[in-house]
Amino acid sequence: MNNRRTNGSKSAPALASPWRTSRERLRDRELKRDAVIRAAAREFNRKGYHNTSLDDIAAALEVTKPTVYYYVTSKEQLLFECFVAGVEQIRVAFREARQLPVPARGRLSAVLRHYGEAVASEFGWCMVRAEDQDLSPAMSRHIKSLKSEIDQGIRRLVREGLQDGSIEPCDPKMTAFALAGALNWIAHWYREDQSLTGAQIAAAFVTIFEGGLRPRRGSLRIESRARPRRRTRDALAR
Amino acid sequence: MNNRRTNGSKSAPALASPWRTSRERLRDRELKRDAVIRAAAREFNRKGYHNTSLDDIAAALEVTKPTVYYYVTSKEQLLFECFVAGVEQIRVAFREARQLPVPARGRLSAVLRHYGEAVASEFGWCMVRAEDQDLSPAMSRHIKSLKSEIDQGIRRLVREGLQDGSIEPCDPKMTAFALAGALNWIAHWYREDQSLTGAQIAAAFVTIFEGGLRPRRGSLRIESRARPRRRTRDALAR
DNA sequence: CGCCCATCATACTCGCCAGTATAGCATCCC
DNA sequence: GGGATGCTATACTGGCGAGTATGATGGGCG
Repeated sequence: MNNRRTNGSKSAPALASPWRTSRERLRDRELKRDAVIRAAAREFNRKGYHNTSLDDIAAALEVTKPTVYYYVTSKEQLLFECFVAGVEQIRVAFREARQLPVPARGRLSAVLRHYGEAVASEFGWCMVRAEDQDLSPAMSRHIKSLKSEIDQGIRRLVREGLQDGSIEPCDPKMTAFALAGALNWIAHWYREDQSLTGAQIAAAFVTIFEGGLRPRRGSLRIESRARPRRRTRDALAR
Repeated sequence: MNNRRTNGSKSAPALASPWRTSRERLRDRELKRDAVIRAAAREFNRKGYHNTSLDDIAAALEVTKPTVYYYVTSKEQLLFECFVAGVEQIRVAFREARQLPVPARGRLSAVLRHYGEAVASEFGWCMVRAEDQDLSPAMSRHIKSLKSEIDQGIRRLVREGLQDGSIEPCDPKMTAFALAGALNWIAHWYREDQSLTGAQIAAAFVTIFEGGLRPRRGSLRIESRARPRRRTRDALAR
């Protein structure tokens, strides 16, 4: 009867929503469910979990709330799914790194690079910011265990690096916290400043972590003509 | 009518609330106001901003909601005050560091140490997690400018370090993000794991940042598969 | 003593939002 | 064509929590 194809009236939004072109293939539940999750991730990312209503998410999909509930049982589950989607990327990173035929520091750096990319991805915010406090005890436990798994994975790589000599002596726990923290924090500012890709940021971070701030004797130093900062080089230079 | 003094039934909370002994000196508005802010900070820290009602805060002080509103105009302002309290600690750090007669890297490290302590303090969570999205546009702008000020301060120190040669060549912006991120993240896990003081954590982080993961030729290396011993101690020994 | 002001509690309002009841419409299969 | 089933909208409920109206209490001060 009615012409289903007349949806070209509006210019298409950046992200295609399966509903726009709907009516043709109605059997792609999974596709739509994914679209719901992604839309939720984008909204959470923009306004935060608590400031995003399910009506907002539905509106972003040009749909109404019950439709969202048709694919998902609760707002909490929505957050959880986004979290898992993000974490999965990182687990892959660990699996891949395990195969690399390089010292532990190299494997760690590879993980960190993927980690950074994941945090800068669309699920980054949800993964990083999923608060135990916002979730039911059951999900809270689940999320904590997943987070802990990643933390332990990093510590493990650091320990291996200590053993094979590819990493400078340090405390694995603190090191893991420092590394993960720096990367996690990307989720906070990347939204505002997308001048670099996630991969570029991650690469820059890895360089900083590996090299450290203190100049190395071997490194090419630009002995700047800037006025030499006289006196007591060693006071805090250690 | 009701005897307000019969509150000995419960064990006293860790922090004394001025209302407990009230009735004697009633002119210490500021003291009470501070107590409200601190109580808010503790509750936000425990349960998050959105999961904390003003009734909760009032209850923590053994008071009712209107009393809280007597000292503060809104929940938003409460968060803002906590934020400012935290930031102020960091601004002091910058001022103090400016006086130090050492190369820029030393001044930077000094700032970072204070920074870390501030994040681990009771206002740390509020300072770090105050979301622009949760606040009115006016306050959001205010908070952003304060945050930016700190960010610029760190970048500045990094640039100075590049010029006086005390810092390895790097991108100041990325470096500032990495450093601040690692420290900010402390607020996320410190609540759960208080096995170290803020100062210890900050010191450990600074050591990692300065040295980097890649072993230095000069440093004492445990060659190859020899079991590394005592790795934690020297990292924390500062 | 009686007024004023500071301080606080009881008891509301009011809007937002997660979640739901119900029903409409389409398609598929017989 | 007549269910059955998948998908979606309209229109509701119920609760929580920010903020407030009102009024009690009690001390300071003339």
